[in-house]
Amino acid sequence: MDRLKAIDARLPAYVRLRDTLTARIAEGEWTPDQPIPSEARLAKEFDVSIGTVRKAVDGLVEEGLLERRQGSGTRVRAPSFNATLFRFFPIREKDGAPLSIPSSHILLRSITEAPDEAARVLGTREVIKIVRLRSLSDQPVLFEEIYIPARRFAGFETLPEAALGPLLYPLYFEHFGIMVKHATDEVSFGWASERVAQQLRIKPGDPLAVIKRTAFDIENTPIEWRIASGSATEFRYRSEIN
Amino acid sequence: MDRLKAIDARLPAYVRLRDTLTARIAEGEWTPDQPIPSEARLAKEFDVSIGTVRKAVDGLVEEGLLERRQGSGTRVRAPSFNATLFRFFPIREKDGAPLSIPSSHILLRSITEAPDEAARVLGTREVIKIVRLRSLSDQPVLFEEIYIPARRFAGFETLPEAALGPLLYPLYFEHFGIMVKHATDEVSFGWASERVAQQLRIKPGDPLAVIKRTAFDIENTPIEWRIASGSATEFRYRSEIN
DNA sequence: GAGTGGTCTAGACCACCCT
DNA sequence: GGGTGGTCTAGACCACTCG
Repeated sequence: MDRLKAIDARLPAYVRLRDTLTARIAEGEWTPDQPIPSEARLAKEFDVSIGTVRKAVDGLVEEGLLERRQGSGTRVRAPSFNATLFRFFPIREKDGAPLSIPSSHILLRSITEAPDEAARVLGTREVIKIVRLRSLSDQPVLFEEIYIPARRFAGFETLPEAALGPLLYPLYFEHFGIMVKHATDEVSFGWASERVAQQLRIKPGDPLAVIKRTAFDIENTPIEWRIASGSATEFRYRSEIN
Repeated sequence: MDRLKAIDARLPAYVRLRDTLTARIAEGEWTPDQPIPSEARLAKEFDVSIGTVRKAVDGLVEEGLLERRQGSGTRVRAPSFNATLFRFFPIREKDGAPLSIPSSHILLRSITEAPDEAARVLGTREVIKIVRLRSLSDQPVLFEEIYIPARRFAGFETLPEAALGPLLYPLYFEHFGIMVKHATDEVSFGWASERVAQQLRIKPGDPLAVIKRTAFDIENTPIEWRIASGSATEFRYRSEIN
């Protein structure tokens, strides 16, 4: 239903233009490797002034959909979700040594029935479940259970091992054309089950930081639900207020 | 030293104007109850076009320093730090009943020597220490130890009880002209000491969410350091990513 | 040097608020 | 009705990138 929003002619021109550009980006008309048409061209095409184009583009840059480069043009921003869950855990060694790169070990991929919370968020019970263990220099840090709708990710469970890198979102984009534009994380504390404790190499009953994430595509449709756990004693999070 | 930044004539006009306006706000030339001069007036006064004024003001609105109201004018934003630490704890009753207002009980105010971390952040050991217990409908939620520089808050420890409301930042502003513009919170996990447990009515050794905050004034000088603790089982935090 | 985004102008009209 | 911010125009020149 969010898809069908008609463009109301009473809306300001820059809003209508912004929505139009968003739709084009969603359709994949422009890709990150080539600049979108220049502001002057867009102004001519949509019969508005350059100032209005700038205001529309400004909005999309702020949303993170576009990227300006002076002199070279404006591009669709390449998806750049860099292991964002690790922002809840220090990514450096204890001695402050150079950051190591998170690695990722997939323990399971299978078509299954979604648990209640995932089903409610995704709007379907037919999902693919992915279980991952993510580590920093061989030390397990995060245990994740991930659910994605089977319909939109058909075939994910049979992708060759070699295609699976340490990050999922680039995979979603390259193989299924789905771009994660936005996500919400909910953090709470809990206690490790036997199974989680074993994977994280801690003791059952040890405190956990539990992060539940819902990720959305460019059209604000939920496309992933996951629950991730890490040792609470390693948890650390910085938040800015204005 | 941050104060002395000269306005470089090579900077864009809107940046110079933005910095000039910031300085005026910091000096208290404008207050929240009256609009600042209109965009047309500012354009005339600084001999730039209205578009340039708009861009400067846009920046300050984004920073949260100003507030536009169509038809009525642009104002300095009244400090509105509404019990921000409670964003880490659900402010509603368990049954989802209407939110209750956090109350605040001050246990101690005294001039003292700052602990290392506070001293390092504030750049002085001469501080006033405030100890508070904050509750939701008589249920203690947060135990706080707060340190503010004695020099800038001279006399805080002797303010009459009646002057102390549930929020500190309005107090800083009204009595000392210090406006909190920005703060950083660092959340981690720990266990309750005997003292904290007693205040929060939990058991010693129970899991805690520990929040360390540094607050800055309009000139980015640190003016407060605090450490706050609440029961980890009550902790809940939502975070958005783009 | 050609083309791009970044800054800036000097207006105009509209939507909204207040008295 | 008078004043405010919100939108929009049709240009101009500058700073930067890239072939």
